[in-house]
Amino acid sequence: MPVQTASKKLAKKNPPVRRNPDASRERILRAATDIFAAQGLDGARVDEIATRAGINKRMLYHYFGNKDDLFAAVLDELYETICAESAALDLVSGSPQSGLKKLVDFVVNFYLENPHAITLLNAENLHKARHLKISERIRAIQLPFETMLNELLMRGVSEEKFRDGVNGARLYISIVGLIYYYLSNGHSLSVFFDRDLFDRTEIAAWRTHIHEMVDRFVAA
Amino acid sequence: MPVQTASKKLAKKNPPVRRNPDASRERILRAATDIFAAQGLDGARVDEIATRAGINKRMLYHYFGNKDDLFAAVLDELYETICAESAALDLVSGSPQSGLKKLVDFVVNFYLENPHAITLLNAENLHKARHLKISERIRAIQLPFETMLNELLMRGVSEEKFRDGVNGARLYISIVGLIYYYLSNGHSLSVFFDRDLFDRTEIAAWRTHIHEMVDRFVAA
DNA sequence: GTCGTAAGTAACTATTTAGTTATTTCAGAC
DNA sequence: GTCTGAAATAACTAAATAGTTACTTACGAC
Repeated sequence: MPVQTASKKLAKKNPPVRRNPDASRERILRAATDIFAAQGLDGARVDEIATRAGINKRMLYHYFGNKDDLFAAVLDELYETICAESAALDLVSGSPQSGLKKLVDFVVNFYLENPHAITLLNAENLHKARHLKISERIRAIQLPFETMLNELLMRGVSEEKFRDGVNGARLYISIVGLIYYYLSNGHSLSVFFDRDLFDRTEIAAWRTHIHEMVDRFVAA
Repeated sequence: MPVQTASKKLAKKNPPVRRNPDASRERILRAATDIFAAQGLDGARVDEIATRAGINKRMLYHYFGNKDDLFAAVLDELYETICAESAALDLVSGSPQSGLKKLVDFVVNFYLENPHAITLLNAENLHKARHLKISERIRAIQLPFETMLNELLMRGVSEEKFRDGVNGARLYISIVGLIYYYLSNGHSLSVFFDRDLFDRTEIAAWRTHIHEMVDRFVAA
């Protein structure tokens, strides 16, 4: 037991409370992301988030207002991340085929590396995307991304690698859908098809499968 | 105020309580399906289910044990329906191409007509499919379905309509994934792509898109 | 008819849970 | 130095919620 020096009034048991607002806010957001992802919006417990963050619950309300707004903040960060990483993609520097491969790998890697994203987006869609207030910033990133993808497809057409008439937005939704559903419903699917779809080799095979579907879909 | 005839002991205000165990059980299951689908497992309230079913909450516990087991019963019925309807499909009587078209339309129609299915399966997968106890009956239906699909593909190969090497299970997961993700995440996607993906014509276009993807994927 | 069982009701409870109150204390501006 | 507002704490509360208790009553088997 550490010996404490007595302060003005009796024994001051603890060292002075170190303040760090930015770090506290950040830790709350990390904990909330984990727990909302694991339990959903309704399943998550505010006390559990506070405990995991190692802060007093009161601070959670201080920084984020209430549970719903905290969830909105978690989602906002996720949307921001998705948009920012999409925008950082360079699809135009190589051939159209390699650009498309790059896009598929990016999407697949993103959901493999951010399993939180899937359950958070499911929670959000259960609530009909009511927390998604599309910001100017997100629009400013999303639109150029769509444009870049359509330009990639058009270049593929003019180089006679891709067929004409492929819609960029639909292709993108298809790519995301193929990896998203596989991961999101992998537990049920694994039971139905009697094998572990989260196994490394199964996932690798699924990535190849998506590449094949996309290649054949756009092929001239 | 209605005048009541006096019974043996004072006024018997109500007509005798009519019993109907099967109907009560059924109404609880219907109400639970609606509310679990709308709010998720954790968001759903037992009292709300009881009220919607028009029964006393005690009966819910009488018939189903507890909230979790009620959810399991709802899911069990859903899995049963999916398997039964899949098994009832006849994919072999026409050409391989028409069989595959039939499969795509069946899957698309199923999720369009059973919007409950999507949120229920999401809730289940949030909980890592822990309520899915695969029954003998479900296995007995699922396996022949997989076999039937693989036979369809093999017949397509031998008739030189399809290429070789297409995996039935992966094709099926792809078809479901394409419609499932579109509907499941349609609210977010509609905001991102700035149009209503639940609009009739958008959905029709998406159905066509899935057909195209599948056709090109299997084409010789 | 009568009897035992399952169907049904009303009111209750022990916990859990989101959100607050009241108060203290650190750290930077001046 | 000291003053002030933001950061932090502990303890509390009102409402909600899953599940129960104790009781009544319809109905089919005999």
